[in-house]
Amino acid sequence: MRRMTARPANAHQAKLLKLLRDAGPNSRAQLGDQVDLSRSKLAVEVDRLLETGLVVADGLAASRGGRRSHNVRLNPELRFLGVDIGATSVDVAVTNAELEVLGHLNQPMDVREGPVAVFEQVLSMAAKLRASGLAEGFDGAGIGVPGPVRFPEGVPVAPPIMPGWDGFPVREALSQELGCPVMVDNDVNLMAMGEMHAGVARSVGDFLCVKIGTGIGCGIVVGGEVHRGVTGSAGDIGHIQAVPDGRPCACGNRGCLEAHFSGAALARDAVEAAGQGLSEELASRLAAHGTLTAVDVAAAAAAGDATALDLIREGGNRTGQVIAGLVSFFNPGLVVIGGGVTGLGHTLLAAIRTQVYRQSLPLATGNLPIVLGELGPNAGVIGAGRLISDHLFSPA
Amino acid sequence: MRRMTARPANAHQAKLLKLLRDAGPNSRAQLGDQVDLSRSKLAVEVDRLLETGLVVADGLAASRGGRRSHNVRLNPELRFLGVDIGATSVDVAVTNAELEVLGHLNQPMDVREGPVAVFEQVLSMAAKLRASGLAEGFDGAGIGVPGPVRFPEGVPVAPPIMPGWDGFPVREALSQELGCPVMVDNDVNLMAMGEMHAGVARSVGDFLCVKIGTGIGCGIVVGGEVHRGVTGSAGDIGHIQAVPDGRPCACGNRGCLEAHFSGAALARDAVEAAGQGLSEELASRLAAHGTLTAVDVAAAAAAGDATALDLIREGGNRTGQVIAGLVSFFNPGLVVIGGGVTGLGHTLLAAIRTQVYRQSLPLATGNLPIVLGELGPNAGVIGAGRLISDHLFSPA
DNA sequence: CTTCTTTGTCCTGTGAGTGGAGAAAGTTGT
DNA sequence: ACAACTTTCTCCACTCACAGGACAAAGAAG
Repeated sequence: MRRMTARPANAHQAKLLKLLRDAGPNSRAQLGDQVDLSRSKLAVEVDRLLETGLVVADGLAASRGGRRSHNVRLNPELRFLGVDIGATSVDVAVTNAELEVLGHLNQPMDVREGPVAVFEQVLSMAAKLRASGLAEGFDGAGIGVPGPVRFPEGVPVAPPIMPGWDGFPVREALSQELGCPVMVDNDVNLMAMGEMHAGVARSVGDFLCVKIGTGIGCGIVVGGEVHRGVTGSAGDIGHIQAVPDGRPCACGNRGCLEAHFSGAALARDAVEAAGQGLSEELASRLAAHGTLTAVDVAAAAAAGDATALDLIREGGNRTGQVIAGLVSFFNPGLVVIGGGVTGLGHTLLAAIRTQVYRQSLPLATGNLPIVLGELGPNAGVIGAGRLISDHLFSPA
Repeated sequence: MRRMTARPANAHQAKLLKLLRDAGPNSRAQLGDQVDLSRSKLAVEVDRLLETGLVVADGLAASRGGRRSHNVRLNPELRFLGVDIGATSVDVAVTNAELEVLGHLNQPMDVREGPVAVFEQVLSMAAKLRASGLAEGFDGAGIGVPGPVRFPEGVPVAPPIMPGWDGFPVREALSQELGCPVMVDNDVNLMAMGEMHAGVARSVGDFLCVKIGTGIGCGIVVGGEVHRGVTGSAGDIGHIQAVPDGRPCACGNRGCLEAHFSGAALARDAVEAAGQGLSEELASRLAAHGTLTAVDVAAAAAAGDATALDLIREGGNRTGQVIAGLVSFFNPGLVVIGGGVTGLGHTLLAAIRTQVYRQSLPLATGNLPIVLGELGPNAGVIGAGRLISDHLFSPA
């Protein structure tokens, strides 16, 4: 099959495409209600989109008391590839143009192996998805990496946890390999876009999305747009000081949030607690696996282990303190907590909420939901699809 | 004189008006270079603006190698009133449409006296400026208040330091008194807009503007627009925890930044230090005035008093720590320090810089200027003019 | 005084977009 | 079964924004 290459010719078409992406199949009449165009003009633009192949007819809708409408929808054969590179694993998924996940693979991987090795794995996963019949090719790809990105060029810059990637032309390389347009962003930003598109942050314009995984980051959405900062490092809250003269951090400072709470820190603490004989639960798990991860702590906590619960609570308190500061500063309409540690669930959430509601001003917290992300591992790849579709569905 | 009431009829006219405001008198040819319109269309729109009276002819410009151009400029008789209400004083100024300050008054005042008393004073100051011949009336007014504002309505909400103002319809009341359109905003946001318009932040899209006066606040500018947050309390950084289990704060928590460093806290510390005999300089000033303010500390520091310098340095360190967190989070292109304590000058600035450059990631600080505001007391009133002119120079 | 440059005006053609008429395709009531 | 009303979609004529070129005005340079 030949891949689609057309792009919207003007702002109207771009708006229509995004509408069809976000709201699914629609009739011309329904579209007209949402784009502020006369019916005639709208019909012309829809017809042109049909000509390009980006949009196809989708049969008749049920009557609403009169003539039945002819639905149109985004071409169901369009395929986007979403790639979410984490510190210790990769997610690769295929979506259609409405960003529904058609297939999803996850594999462990160490990002420190460098871009060449990682790309080899990503491409083989993508090939596997293609081979399973989900896609014959890709019309675009979005990719998230766990570090700052110079967004316009799609190049990681000075990423602390993935040194080999500094300056590697991710966008260009992947675009060449896949033969389609590619956009690159920070993984946390993609999670925020995912939750905005299809998760808890639907219809929220200004929100924060805190991702607690191997590290800690925060996606910042202002007026529906991701704020990336002047050097692409906005949201890098892992190295905000949470504990004066606290633990030494890999960054060279002391007391960074990430040194006190993150997937990595939590695992370290758990091993230590097990070694000190504070928790039989953790000790037995350590003996069984030879090591501990955040998943073990979550399981121990679920089993009622007091030490595990304490570790989670203390981490949540630290994180909550930092988030409280961000809430005072940014005054968001929603705070989403996501990432690998969401398995820690409501113990974590309760600790964070307590700190934020206690420390931030009532005006900022009065009507502020603090919730877990609802997309789990899909958030990143859906966000990736959103990223590339935002790009492709803009006038060339 | 009859006041102007016209508004731009379309986006082109709005853009032209803002261009003339920001760049001063201009010829049609120069305008054409900046607005991406054909010469004919541009001439039409300029002519229409001339008809409204918002814009007037301004003679011939020098030749640039050919026919001399006919300059146009904003009507020089337009007058904006800028009002900056602080905790302990009011600034009232008159500007022309190019936001040049034509006259400026400052008077001590206690905002806690409530809106009625304060407005009486503001109106008498405005009357004085009118009486001195600077204006025959006002075409618009901007007003800043030291607390959160529900921006669309122009109403303060839950302002901690000005309880009597909660819900008072500032915009409506002032508009009725002055007989012209009024816009209301937080004073810190106005300072940010002022520095953006005519100060150190010219041509910077994303920056933070930290105002340290009686309290501490932070203006947040994203893509040239002020970010106010969902409830208008964005930038309220005075109650971010700077010292765990630190001093009690009026807000009920402990260790808030504002409790440890602000005009008020600094004065308190200075009195205490003088009482403990730590500084002869401060003690003699205390004896002379009966009280101390940030100005006294600044003077003592300038005279080399070690205690005063220590107070400033410690406050700067606290502030710098908080700003470091905000820099990591927001990744701005510039940080402006302003407000009453800028008199503390480079001692303060050095302390802040040290903390930020040490604690934030190199990628975020690598090319980050941290500078004092350059407009001083004019920042707020110029920002107020910018606010109302942005409003009036938008299509109705 | 000629030639070149810049500025500003006039005029016409083009294409985007609106709004209404009317056809097509339904539903509901009698 | 037929009339009356709704909703959807198409077609067409008209308006208006805008571009782009021709041209006039005004000055500089030789």
